[in-house]
Amino acid sequence: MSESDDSAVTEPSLPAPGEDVARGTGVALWKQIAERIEAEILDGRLAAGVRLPTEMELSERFGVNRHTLRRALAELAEKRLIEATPGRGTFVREPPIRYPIGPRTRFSEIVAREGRAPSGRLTGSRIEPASAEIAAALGLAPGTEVLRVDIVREADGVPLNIGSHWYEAARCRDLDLLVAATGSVTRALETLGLGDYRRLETRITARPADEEERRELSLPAGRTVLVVDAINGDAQRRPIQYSRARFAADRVQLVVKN
Amino acid sequence: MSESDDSAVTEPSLPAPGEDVARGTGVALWKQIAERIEAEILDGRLAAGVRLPTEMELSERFGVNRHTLRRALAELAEKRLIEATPGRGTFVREPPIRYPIGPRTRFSEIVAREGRAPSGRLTGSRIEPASAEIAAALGLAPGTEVLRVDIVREADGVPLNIGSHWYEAARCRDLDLLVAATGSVTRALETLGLGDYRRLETRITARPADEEERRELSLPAGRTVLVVDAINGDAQRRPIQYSRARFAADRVQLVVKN
DNA sequence: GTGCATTTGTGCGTATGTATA
DNA sequence: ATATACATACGCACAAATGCA
Repeated sequence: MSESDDSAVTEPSLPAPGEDVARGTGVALWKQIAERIEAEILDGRLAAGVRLPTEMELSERFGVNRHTLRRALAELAEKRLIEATPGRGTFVREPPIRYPIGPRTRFSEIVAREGRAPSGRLTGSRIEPASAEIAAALGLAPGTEVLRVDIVREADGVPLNIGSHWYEAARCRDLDLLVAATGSVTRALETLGLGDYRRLETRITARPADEEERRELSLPAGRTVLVVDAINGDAQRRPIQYSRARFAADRVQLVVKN
Repeated sequence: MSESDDSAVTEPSLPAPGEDVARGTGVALWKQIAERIEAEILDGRLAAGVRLPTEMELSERFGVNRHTLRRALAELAEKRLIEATPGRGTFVREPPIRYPIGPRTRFSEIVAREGRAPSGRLTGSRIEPASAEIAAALGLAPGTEVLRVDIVREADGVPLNIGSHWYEAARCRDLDLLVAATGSVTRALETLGLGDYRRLETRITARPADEEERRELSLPAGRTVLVVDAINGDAQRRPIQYSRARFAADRVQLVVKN
């Protein structure tokens, strides 16, 4: 949610007052309005984060009843182009970051390529016994000691995902310290000579965000997280890392090229 | 939700009455209980769909307070192994279907390979003008006529996803009738000589299910859908179909092999 | 529909052990 | 050694959702 406050709409574009909409054309008024606003959002005349004029003001400018205007806004909200909050107003949504899933999936590279500034902060790390799931993925005996590293990763300061990474403890001495120092799992692994890992398999599910996830990702209640589990391996495709990233679902779009 | 009714727990296994839990061992009681039930679920002694005994009964059998037992159940619910509904009881969850995303992604093949019976029913079809998004994906001018086909697809009778498919209308005469007749988009396309389509790109997002989706997928309120948009092309990688599938998120796990 | 029993969900109060400052 | 905080465990009570007569 970019806080654009007042700076938002200096030149609101949209309809000049009195510039009405075409009646009796067989196209519903709400649809004409929705298409008109959608066009302005898509070609950037209405930038992401901008606050739209109030429903009252818009309905007057388009010369329709507020109900009619709300039908148009509902259409745009359905398409995830705008987002309304009672008491605050209606805002143009940030477009989701396209996040490619491929053999070389690197958070910072992906975010940078989208023109955003990647960052990350360590939220915890510890040694724990491998769960059945993680042991199976890494080809270890269940209960083997694994190092777990948790980080929150952000783009332009807004949290994008919570990442948990599990490594066979024996292979990764002091990885956690390196991650803390560099803020990047990628760089820390490079230092340990494991920089050339590649994505072997990705598993994707989704569910409502729990309380911790809402807090870490600053999500309002009812939002959903994309749970992306990944097995990463070395050059010989031997698994060396299992990771679980929980993305704020409305801030990303996972892309698979085939 | 498989309706297992009474046939469920003939031999409930779990703890025999009086068989208590180890106190004062440094391992929390709830953790011992959770691990014990998890083991029974994982090795199949507690089958998917089975209803667990009530919390009162379980707490008595384990010899702990109901709160303590509930802490154990919460752990298992967090791991998505069980699911509780007020008034109904607590059930062992069906494991999600692994749904591979690849160049040859076919619903019926995938479901059949998971040992389930695939089926589908047409819910609507019509000609409509291409939206900006669909036109861009198919390489058409916006507003070009496209054929839209909507189907609900199920595995063993439980709905898995709602699929909408858009085809350039000119290339697909009477495709809708064929889909209605065969119940399979794949087969209908084969009849038209377009059976060899392949997945070019897949885009994945997630959000709470809306009312229509909850109805079509028989989901309770608050559940989430995985929205999987795909561009499918012919042998020359020319786009011929755009599709949007909305999956019941807790019934599938999308898998990407790299 | 109405009422009732069953079952899960939630809140409050209390006590105890354990780790930390 | 003392104080504080936290997780664990128990007891009682009631709310909310479901299913059934």
